[in-house]
Amino acid sequence: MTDIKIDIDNGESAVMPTATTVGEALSELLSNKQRKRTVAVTVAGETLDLGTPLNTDSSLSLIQIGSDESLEILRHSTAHVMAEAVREIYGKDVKVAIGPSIENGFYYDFECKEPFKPEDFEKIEAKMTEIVRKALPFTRTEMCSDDAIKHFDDLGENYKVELIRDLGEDTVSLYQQGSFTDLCRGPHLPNTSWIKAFKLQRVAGAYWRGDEKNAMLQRIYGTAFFDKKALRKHLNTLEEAKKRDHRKLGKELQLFTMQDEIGPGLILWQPKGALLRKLIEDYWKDAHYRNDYELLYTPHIARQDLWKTSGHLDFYAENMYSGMDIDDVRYQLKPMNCPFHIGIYNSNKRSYREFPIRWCELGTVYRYERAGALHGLLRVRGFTQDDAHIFCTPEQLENEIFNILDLNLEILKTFGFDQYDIYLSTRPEKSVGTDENWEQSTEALKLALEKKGLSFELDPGEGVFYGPKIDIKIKDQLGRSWQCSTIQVDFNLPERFKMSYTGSDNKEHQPIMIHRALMGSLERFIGVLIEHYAGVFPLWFAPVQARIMNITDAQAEYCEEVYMKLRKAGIRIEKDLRNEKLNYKIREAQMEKVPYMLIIGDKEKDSGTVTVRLRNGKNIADMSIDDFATKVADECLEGRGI
RNA sequence: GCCCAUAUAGCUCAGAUGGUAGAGCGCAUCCUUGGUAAGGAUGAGGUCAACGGUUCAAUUCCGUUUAUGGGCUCCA
Repeated sequence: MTDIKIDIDNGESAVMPTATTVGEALSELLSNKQRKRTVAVTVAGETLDLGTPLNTDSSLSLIQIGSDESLEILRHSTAHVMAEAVREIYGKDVKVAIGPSIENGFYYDFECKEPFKPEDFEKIEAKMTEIVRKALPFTRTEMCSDDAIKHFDDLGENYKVELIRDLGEDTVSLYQQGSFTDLCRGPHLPNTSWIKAFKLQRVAGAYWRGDEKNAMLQRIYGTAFFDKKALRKHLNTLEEAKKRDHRKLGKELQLFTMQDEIGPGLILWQPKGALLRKLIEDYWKDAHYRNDYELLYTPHIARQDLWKTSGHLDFYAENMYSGMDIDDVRYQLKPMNCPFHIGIYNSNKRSYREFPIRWCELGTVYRYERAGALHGLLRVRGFTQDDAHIFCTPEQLENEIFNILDLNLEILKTFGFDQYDIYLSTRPEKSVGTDENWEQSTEALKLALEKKGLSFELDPGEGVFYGPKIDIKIKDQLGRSWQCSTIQVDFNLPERFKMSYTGSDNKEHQPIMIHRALMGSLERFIGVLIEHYAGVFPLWFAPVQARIMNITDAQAEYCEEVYMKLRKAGIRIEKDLRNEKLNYKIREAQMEKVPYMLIIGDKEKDSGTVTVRLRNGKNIADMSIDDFATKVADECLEGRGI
């Protein structure tokens, strides 16, 4: 038997016999403490569990508790334990389908006669705890596919059989712990006792392999951690997220509402929400003016012929509402603004000297969304995109993308988002446009991202059929991701609408068209903003900036005076002159998250000042009314990044 | 669209083996004039989501519809 050399990424190395397992090697090379933290290793890019024998010289990278990979392995193993528990409890009444780890947890899909109820969780969790306590090892075996198919077929596990058939491999790997064996690539924990903290969270229907033509399975979601504290922290974050839910806060703060009589997915903006939206729109228009855009307004409906020309009736019909007849001509609601902007483009003959043309519009569109997809402000049927279209020459493309990214990040930063994930999506299988077009534009997007110093992930084949795109997912204060910004190059519409410009060579050329939305839609963006700030909006776009409250009726007149003065100064001010105690008024304003409370008693009345109370409970000593107005105005400018 | 759950006062929620309902907050009126997170009293608010069925009787049981929530799928 020959020996092999094993080294690990902390510098230790040893020569050991062939077929030494990873775990044995680690026992040799690591301190007890380190070993107990090591969940698995990577060797030459492959993740191996501790039971894997090593047959050649190997360099091991440790996957230790605390890393994302370690959590993935833990959760995957916990999914297996849950499947074992479910099988133990329900026996042949359930079939197992598939159970991976996902962001923040894991799930396992089951086919069963009776859907699971949250009450069943206790039973399953108790069984899981039993399995964990037994410290059952996860053991891996390789089996030829035919044998594996027979094995699962005998058990009646037709989903596993289908998976193995589709894999089309000669051999597959199986993992067993206790009474449960699963088709699985691994890796897994050494044994079940490594699972220190887990919780089953909810049950939901899910199609087998995500295809709605397939059977509906029962999916149980759960999560797991290496210690109870981390689990508790995670559950707290979920609680916090619940408190920040924009649907809840939207109701409490009276920002928006939806009603059965009006229809699902249609938003009614209440006065405070409408004001919030107006402030955001004003900022947006201003930022676009500063960045050399021009503002457009376009109608909400157009002749059906327009949507034939644009191709929307061919490839977007299922998202469009049925038409209406006006004077015997068919019209349809717009699902997009682009054809209208193109109409304006085509209203004149264009020269390269006008380029780049940057046109923006807060364009309200209507799209059919499946009933089950609707969600608060985040997914609605009528919404306003912060849309813009840029028309330019191929040479200008990279610079225009750079400018868009610049404006995009500026706007996101102004609203308190400075963490994001960026994706560059390339040509899909079904697409229009020449190879040259695709290559040049994809390259331009890439160069612009690099020039801006932004790291991004490539999303191969995920572009839209008409061109490559950049998507930006912003991260909120709880670390959750939201897709808002999108920047897309379009080779399709310029062709369909026969757009052209006269170049310096006095010949006609087709312009490059860029679609982009930075906030995505005002509805979604405001929904995300509500959750990001938990309703505690920065002064510059808080719908109410200050509320005046008197201590007794004796100051009512002076309060009215202050109120009018500040209102005229442009401060978004309210007054609370009710016959209530100060405590009561403060509590109410605090719960409504009003940034400044102006408290007025005899003292202030006599000196012609106001006492300012902040949302954090602190006071600013008396200040004059003018000083307060200046302070608010200054803070707003600062907030808007001007 | 599909699976599961839910729908009671403006809001948050109780409620009865089937006999037309209650609390707190909010709202109105009155007392109270109180300096930094809820002073007190009285009162007005409900076709118990809609429609149909079973029943002497349905808010309660059954069915359908609508909406909402958790997911699948899709997306700004």
